[in-house]
Amino acid sequence: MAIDDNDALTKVVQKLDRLGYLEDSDRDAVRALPFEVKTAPKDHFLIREGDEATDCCVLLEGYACRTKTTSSGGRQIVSFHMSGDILDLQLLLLSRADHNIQAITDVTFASVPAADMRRIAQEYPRINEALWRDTMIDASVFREWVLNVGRRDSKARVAHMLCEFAARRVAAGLGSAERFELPMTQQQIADATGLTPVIVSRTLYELGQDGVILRDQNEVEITDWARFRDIADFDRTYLHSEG
Amino acid sequence: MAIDDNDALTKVVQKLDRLGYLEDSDRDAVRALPFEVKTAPKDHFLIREGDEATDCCVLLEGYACRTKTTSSGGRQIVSFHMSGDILDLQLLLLSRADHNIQAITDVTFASVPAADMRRIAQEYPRINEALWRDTMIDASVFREWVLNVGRRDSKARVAHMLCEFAARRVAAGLGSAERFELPMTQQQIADATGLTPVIVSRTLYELGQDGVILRDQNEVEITDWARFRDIADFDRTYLHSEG
DNA sequence: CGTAGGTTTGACTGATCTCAAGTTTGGTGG
DNA sequence: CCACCAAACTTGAGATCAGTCAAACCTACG
Repeated sequence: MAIDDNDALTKVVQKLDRLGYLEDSDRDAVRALPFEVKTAPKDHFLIREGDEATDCCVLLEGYACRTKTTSSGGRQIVSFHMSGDILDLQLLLLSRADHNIQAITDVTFASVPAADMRRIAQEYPRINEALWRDTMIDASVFREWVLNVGRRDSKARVAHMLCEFAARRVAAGLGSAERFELPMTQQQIADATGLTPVIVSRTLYELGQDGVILRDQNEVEITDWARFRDIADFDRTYLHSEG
Repeated sequence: MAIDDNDALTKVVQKLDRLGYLEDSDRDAVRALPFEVKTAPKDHFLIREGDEATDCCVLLEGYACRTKTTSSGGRQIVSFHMSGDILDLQLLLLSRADHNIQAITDVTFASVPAADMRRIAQEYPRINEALWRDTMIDASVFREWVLNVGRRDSKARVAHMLCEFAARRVAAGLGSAERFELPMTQQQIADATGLTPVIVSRTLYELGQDGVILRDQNEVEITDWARFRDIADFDRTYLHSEG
């Protein structure tokens, strides 16, 4: 499915519509934004720690993640991103990136000059509010991740990550929560949960044994959501989204 | 040291001045905000998960933290807060609190009606930008905490928490980075680092043995910052602050 | 059909947790 | 000012979850 230029800003409008109440004048302003549609291959760094912002990227197709590393080489994924997500909003107001943004599949994204993004945030109060709210939801998700890696055991941690991924896919209109393809490797799941790939493999096996998920290649089917949610200790309130 | 009404909004103005460029008209608008100065004892909940916002609190004296809990009773502190910090900005745009805010010492705070806070954020673009930037910095700190709890060992974790605390105290103009009183218990340090109090006690002892800190009651002296920073893997970039 | 990346499995190690008993500290009331 | 109490901190010993290392096994793709 190729993305044409018309689709691109429509995705952004849809995202902002989910984040807050917009009038037609706001939507028109978004549609009038200058932008380019670009692609990048799997594993490509869209932004590196220390970069200055020149463009603001909106993910259109594929999946990406934010990563940070310790000086001793430990790698931590701090969030996953999917179609519709605005990837570097924080660069509008902070001078330098404090983390990397990396594609985990081949990706397509719209690149809007940061200056134009800043301008519509200043000129359109409802867009300002929607974008600010997006920043706040991001922060809420990070708080939940601190709890997840800080206080849950390996099974709950992995299950929680999967629940969030499923719930956000649905909220973004990308499909059902019951069955989906996992775009990330077990190494990446390990990096997101603060575990090792060996434990992730064993944990996924156990979740299968528990009868709450079925796996087939990268496809995952949640066969018992109620029980899966219990194991994951997942409460979607922190996502602050409908759907 | 008692806080009078004049001091209260001055603290807020100073905080916003650190967050972005303000004109006198902006400062006047802040000083004209209606507010009440309130106090709460140690351990008091200022906001509970699920609460709706009616007021926006700015911490004037004392220390507070944000906490989340797992359904099995695990408790995680996701941030510490000190004088000048705006405690529940996210409630301006999100309908319900997704975490608790709790005093860790006796606290004094200014309580501003959320509606008025929302109003000046709408009417004064520079204040809007400063507050939005504050939200972004919050998010950056949470990302660093995910890394801290997910990928550092106990010694680096505890040391990193202390480094951040020291650096933020200095940035907030509360004293030196070399010597300060720790307002939190070892149980609270454990809750912030995803460890247990027993390990925190042993880790602090080890940091003493390493010759990088000296402890006397709750007083901590960093005797070798360079080495302490190395152990902690601390790089203050993520705080996005001067000082 | 060969290779590389990803996943699974096994055996062993070790950091952190748990439980439990002491010790110190700080606040309170006599 | 001192005695007492509760909370916080320290210390020890044993248990456990997750980490490490290494080999084998898939599977996708050139």
